[in-house]
Amino acid sequence: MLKSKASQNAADQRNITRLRVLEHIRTEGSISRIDIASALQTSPATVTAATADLISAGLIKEIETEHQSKSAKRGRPRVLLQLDGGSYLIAGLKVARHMISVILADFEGNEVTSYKYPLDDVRMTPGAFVATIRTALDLACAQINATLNSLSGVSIGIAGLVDAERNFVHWSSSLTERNVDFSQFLETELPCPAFIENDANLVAKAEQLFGLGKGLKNFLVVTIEHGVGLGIVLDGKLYRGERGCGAEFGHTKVQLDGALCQCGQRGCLEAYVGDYALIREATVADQGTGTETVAEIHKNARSGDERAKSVLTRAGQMFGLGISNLINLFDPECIILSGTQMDLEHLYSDEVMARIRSGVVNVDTLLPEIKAHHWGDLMWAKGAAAYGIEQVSILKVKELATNAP
Amino acid sequence: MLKSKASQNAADQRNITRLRVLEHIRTEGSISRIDIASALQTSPATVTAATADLISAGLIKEIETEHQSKSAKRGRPRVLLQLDGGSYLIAGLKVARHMISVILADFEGNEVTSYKYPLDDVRMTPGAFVATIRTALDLACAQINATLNSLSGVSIGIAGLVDAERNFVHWSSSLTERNVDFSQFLETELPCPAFIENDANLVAKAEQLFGLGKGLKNFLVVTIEHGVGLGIVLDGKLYRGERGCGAEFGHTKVQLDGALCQCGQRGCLEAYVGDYALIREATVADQGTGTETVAEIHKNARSGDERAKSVLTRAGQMFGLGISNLINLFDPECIILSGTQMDLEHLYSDEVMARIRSGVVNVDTLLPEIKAHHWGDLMWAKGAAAYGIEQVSILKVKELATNAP
DNA sequence: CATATTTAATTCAGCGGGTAAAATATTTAC
DNA sequence: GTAAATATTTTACCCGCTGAATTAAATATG
Repeated sequence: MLKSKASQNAADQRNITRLRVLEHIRTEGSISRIDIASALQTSPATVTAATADLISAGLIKEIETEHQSKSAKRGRPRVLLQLDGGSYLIAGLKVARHMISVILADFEGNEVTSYKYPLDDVRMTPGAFVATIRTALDLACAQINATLNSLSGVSIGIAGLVDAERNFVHWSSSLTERNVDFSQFLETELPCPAFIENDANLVAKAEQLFGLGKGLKNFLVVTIEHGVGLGIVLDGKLYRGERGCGAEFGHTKVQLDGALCQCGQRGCLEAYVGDYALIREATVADQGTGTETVAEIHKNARSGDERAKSVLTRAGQMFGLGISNLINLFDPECIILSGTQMDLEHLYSDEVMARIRSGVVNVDTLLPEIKAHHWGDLMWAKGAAAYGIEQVSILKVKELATNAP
Repeated sequence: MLKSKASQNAADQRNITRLRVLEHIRTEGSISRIDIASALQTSPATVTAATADLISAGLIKEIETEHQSKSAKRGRPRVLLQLDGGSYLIAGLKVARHMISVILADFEGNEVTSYKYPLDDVRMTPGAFVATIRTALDLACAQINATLNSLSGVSIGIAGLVDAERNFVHWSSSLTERNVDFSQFLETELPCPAFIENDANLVAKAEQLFGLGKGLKNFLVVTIEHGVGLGIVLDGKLYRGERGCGAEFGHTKVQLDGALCQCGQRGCLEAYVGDYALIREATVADQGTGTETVAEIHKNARSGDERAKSVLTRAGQMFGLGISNLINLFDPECIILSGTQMDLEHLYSDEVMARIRSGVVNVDTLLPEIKAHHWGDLMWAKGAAAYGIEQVSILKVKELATNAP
């Protein structure tokens, strides 16, 4: 049922307004209509219309106004609006090498339950991939006596090159095949809309919607884990590059013909900062006596082991160089370093910050804020859930448009 | 005279449509209304309205339709539209260390005349700066028996940190002062609107409007000259960063604690690729026998001088590394290298391209196009003129909105 | 306690940009 | 010359947003 151009454009405009309102409510937590109008520079009448639509879609709800609250003013009290957390259940998945992590989240991004599903094979065929995801979802839903049908959206994060707009995976370390179009697979296997995205972009979405990037227009999210990832948010939108394969911060080169990276190239940042790089170096420093874990390297460094310290110091130097390059190129409002406490420890130090400062041109202007966000191991799955929540919001608003009275 | 919200938004919308039409005509050169409608996914009625406005503003004109041209089809012939080149005269200036270059261009970007005004002082006070610009403009106008009053816009390019939206210069190597607000200065000294921008951004604008970036959404322009500059065009718009000091490609670090750069930091790309870097290296290679020029280095390399060759080779290696990092981060449609024939010679070689390829992740996808654009020495001034043309377009369309019948 | 006052939210008529459809313009085909 | 084809313009209308008027819901006041 193709709509005419006129109603297309008009509906588009209206959806944009509704999404802007929804987004503002999400950012503010709870807010009255009149404040939305003034913040978005729009008229109260428009806000009334938009919020009515959003309420009827179950996306937001009114909460009881606190009478004579703070400033005991008279006049009709403001009715606060906030996300309607309970109305939709969203699943976020992260596919890692030996594990699928699942989070079921409510519409406000709160974790309802989580589940970890161990993986035998690092690489799967597309069919096995989708089937495994389905199984993991079933088990996660079972934990709260729900079924797949309770889900309003599923969002899947994987490492690799993903064209999120088409649910198309150019390449992923979790798949045996290249160039897989998941739009078919997912539609037949899952009873709700599903989305695939690059994992670093998902974390960026989580920071934007619920984390340290709330309300920011231009910021970068650097993820630290096995590798080094980057999510770029410009003008409030994820920047994915022309072919969907940008933001490969971990593989920017910090040394001409430098250390060998997993990707086969030399001098990648990841080859100095990734966990395998640390382990490789530490092993050499130990004269190859055994395979040390990253945790052990940290422990040894703390207890004064000069070789372990040196490994972490160089990682920090290279990391600082890379971050200062990001600032020199993007001049963002803020850079968020996302990872576990341990992964960030040696990368969010005074020495690294000093090196960043010394690598950014024009030191008299204030440096962009650099914040560390210490996540637990569900960081990626939570990111996926955040993306799912946003995508479901967009779908519900679109449905509104077509079902208009 | 403040307009109401309603007319503001509506007028905005309309201006956006008119600018989109104007932009498309500029990109296509000459095009009929029906083709504009189909290209912009809009209705013929809207195009009729928009083009009528643009014609009345003197921005575009109809050109004689060629009867039964190519395909001898019947039906009413298409009327081609194109920019109305003659209607406005725009000045573009580039302030360099010892010279101000001026271009007077028509509205289609064609050079009407050019003029070079030698500078005694590298650094000037803001007052002297504006006065000098005025003098240079006067002399340039005199060449075609025109006056300053003939100009519809003046665009000024300088090296440094510029907040173009406010005509505010945070810092420039051409000024004795920091944090200069030129909006006042220019308004009193010049009889027409004037704009200041960072010089690399201007070249990017020139590529977008009239050069190799025509019609592209996401591309990068790397300028090679004394230093290495970058202009970033994302989603069709210049990306300037949060504080207007992004795109400092020349000062991204390609070597930890590497060669000393003009900016005082170590390891900057520019410290390996800039002309002063080449001269410094070559002088060492010559055992300090004298100051070689870049042209001589090239000549020596061509005639087999291994030391000169080595200087250029390393510059190329570092440049290739930097470019591959840009691709890894931005994944652009295209990278345009802009400079003189000589400056680009050793940087647009097969060796450098091979190094770029070897530094970009995911080699199975096609590399973004890398094009060299060999400009003459008026590159920067032409860039300024391009920016001026765009700004004047925007102003004229805005005037239309307020003068509507 | 009744009423005035204040502020929030909603309703409603109208503006204005964009559209589809109709009308008009201008050509070639026959 | 007339019909057919194609481009452009005109016209009536749709729809989102707005300002103004209205309604709603609280406090202040005497």
